[in-house]
Amino acid sequence: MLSFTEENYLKAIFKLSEKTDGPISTNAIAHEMNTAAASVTDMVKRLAKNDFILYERYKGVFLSKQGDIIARKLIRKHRLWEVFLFDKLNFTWDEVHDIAEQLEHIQSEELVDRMDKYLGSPKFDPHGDPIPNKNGQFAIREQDPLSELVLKDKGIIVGVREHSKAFLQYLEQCNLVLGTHVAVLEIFDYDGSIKIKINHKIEQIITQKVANNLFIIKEE
Amino acid sequence: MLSFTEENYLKAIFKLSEKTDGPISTNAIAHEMNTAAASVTDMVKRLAKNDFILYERYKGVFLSKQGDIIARKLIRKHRLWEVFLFDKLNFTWDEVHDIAEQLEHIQSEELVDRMDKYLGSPKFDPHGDPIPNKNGQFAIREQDPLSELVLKDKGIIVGVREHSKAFLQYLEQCNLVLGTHVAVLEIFDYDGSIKIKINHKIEQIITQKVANNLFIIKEE
DNA sequence: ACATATTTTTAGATTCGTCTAAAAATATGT
DNA sequence: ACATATTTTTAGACGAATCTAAAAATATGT
Repeated sequence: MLSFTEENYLKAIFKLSEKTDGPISTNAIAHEMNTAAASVTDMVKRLAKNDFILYERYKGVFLSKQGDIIARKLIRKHRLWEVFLFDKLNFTWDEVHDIAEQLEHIQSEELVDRMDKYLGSPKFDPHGDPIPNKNGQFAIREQDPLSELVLKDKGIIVGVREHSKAFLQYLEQCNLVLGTHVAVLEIFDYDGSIKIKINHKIEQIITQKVANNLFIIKEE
Repeated sequence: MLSFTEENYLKAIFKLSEKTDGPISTNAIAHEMNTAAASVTDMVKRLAKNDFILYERYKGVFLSKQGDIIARKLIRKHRLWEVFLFDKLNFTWDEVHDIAEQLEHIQSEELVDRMDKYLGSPKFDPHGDPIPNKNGQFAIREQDPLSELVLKDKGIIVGVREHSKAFLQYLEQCNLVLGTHVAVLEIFDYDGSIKIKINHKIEQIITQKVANNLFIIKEE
């Protein structure tokens, strides 16, 4: 059975693989995990020896089929626990991550299955990230960054790109939470900021950075 | 912060202290934790150095105030998680222990408090064991082993002394679960076995051993 | 009370996950 | 294309948690 640490390495490699084509570098993993590169070298050797990853010296690593399956299971567990914490225990979306980070390592297939059912088999977590199904497959949906909408476009906020506490707390304060309706009233060429109407009521200007980190499902 | 292992040692010492007066021996801990006595010696030195226990060479250990608080928190978490698994996810009472053994190490005071509230602040877990409150205090109630009841006594099963899977599964099969009504119909001097009426319907003979491991709240 | 048995500790080793510092390999810029 | 910068690996060390085997302390029985 894998240790917490080994699981976290696989998860980190999975995450990096989503953003990058080709092998994942030692340095990238070290950065993602806040460890020294030398520690990563040691660990990837172990993971490679046990066929969780494919590793070539000085080249980087890929997840093996086995490693990929484990990483997806971890993400499934993490996101299901986030839904539990958010839906059932009323934690805010900026609080759920740290606790889920611990809970994702609980070992029990049965627990995951029952949790999934108990929560109504959710397809997305409190940040709008897709929850892998039992086979590791992610749901996909048509969504665009708010920054790509044009004048008079409108829709519902369904996810965030950035997950920092600061960003999530900012959104909470502006009522820009999941499920919120937004309409583009004005786009300022000067700095890319956007005036939007929130839930058909309040008007507000948000920066391009904020807009780029909000995912919208267009309406009409 | 304490490691999982250190937490488990404190919990083991707490459990042993409940059954025994005086210091807890190295051997007793080793037996409880399925480790070598030498490992225990090493660990108790560390725990003593950090003031979680009081340790005297060749004498044994006591929990310190601090260690006692931590142990009670662990038990609180363990039993609350058991209630969650049993009440909300419909695990059976022989399945909940192993998963709760992992969940008890999740670090978040807030999570424990919310869980407690979510579950309706239960005072007893699915085996009838008391759940410490936020201050570490156990609820107490008048209960007797079924083996101490006399003819015509009756009452409700509220707990078990033994927690083995085999015993719990046996009880499940006989419908001798928590909340079941039992009445003593006959006591056989020969081997101490008892004929009982289960839920005013079925009559059954159970061994003295079984009777001794069932806790009853008397009725009338 | 002394020999024997038991318990506990010490000594020395192992594995995991980490580190720093130095060496080796690879990438880059003019 | 060569010097320089960057990345990666190796080497050596450390702390946590474990083990086995042997030594030391304590307990027990006749």
